[in-house]
Amino acid sequence: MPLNLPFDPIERAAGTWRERFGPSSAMAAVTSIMRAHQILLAQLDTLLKPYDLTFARYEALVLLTFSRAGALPLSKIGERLMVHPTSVTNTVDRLERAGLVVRRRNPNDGRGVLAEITDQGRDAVRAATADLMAADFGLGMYGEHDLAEMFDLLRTLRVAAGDFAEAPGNA
Amino acid sequence: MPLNLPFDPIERAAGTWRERFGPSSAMAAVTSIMRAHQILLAQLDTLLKPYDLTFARYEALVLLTFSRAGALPLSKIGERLMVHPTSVTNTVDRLERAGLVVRRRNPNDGRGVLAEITDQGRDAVRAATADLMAADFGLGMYGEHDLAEMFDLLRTLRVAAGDFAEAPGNA
DNA sequence: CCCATGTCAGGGGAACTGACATCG
DNA sequence: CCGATGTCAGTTCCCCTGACATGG
Repeated sequence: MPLNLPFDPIERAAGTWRERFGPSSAMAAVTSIMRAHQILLAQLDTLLKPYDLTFARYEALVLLTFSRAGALPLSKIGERLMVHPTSVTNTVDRLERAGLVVRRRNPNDGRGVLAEITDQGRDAVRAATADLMAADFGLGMYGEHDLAEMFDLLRTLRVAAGDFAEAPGNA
Repeated sequence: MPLNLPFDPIERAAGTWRERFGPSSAMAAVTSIMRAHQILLAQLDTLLKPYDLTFARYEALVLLTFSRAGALPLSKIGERLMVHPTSVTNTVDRLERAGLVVRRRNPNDGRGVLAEITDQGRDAVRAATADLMAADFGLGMYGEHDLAEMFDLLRTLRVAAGDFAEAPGNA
């Protein structure tokens, strides 16, 4: 699985890029993010496969366990996870088929639908979370400081993309 | 397109996570990378759409312009871009259908196939690259220092994943 | 014979567009 | 009537597995 090149392919591309086109730091950073995403997603999905979960479905399930009633309107799920409405429908479809959530009509809004986590869903989250934490989410090679730095750095991008209103980290 | 939440959804999830499960910095970092990937890919693919390119296809095309002969074995392309052989076949299929590359038999290896960039392909790379650089690859909100830091931080992950042998940055 | 190279068939997952019914 | 909520149909894309033909 590891390809073990004798050199860093991104660094090499960046070098050629610099000679050819000019500054390459943005290109190198973007490519690094793409690759990091690929590495992490592969690891996480492998960890989650025994539970018949993908990372996207896991995130939705966690979000439900965080809600007071264990249920949320699909619209809210899409908003929090920042995914398209049709993707939410699909995600909830899969979770429902696996018996981890059920759809209910929203008593407060006739248009809306609630996804409610089942006991089986809570069990799955518990077990999957234990596995993910044991694996440090695939980021065990970093210390606390680096993880915080990564979060802060990427936060700038998310703010610029308009994900949320800049509000000085009240963490 | 921007959803402009009144709070940072990842930060909020991290807070709840901490109360519920414990340390959340790895979870926050991983989620940030996932979101950053999504933001950047959407921006880049939008920029590349006029050229009938995706970022993956653009990367392959750039790699070809970087080679001396403007041609590389498919196996080499897969290795450098770190993608599966069948993905390379698919990528080259699309590029060939668009007239940006052609397949040729490898004179040095009867098994192998070369992808060779066409003049039209070189034109597309030139134009697309100009657009991407004008948009700073979607990372215009960062300075040189931050970009270098992001590259360095993510390099640790790539090394740990076995992408390449650790060799002190000879950049 | 073993291994590398590339292709094909097939499947899964995610994202998006457009259209639509429903209800506030 | 306008807008929000979900769903459905259909498309694209990327990734992977397995099987296979070809050639070193």
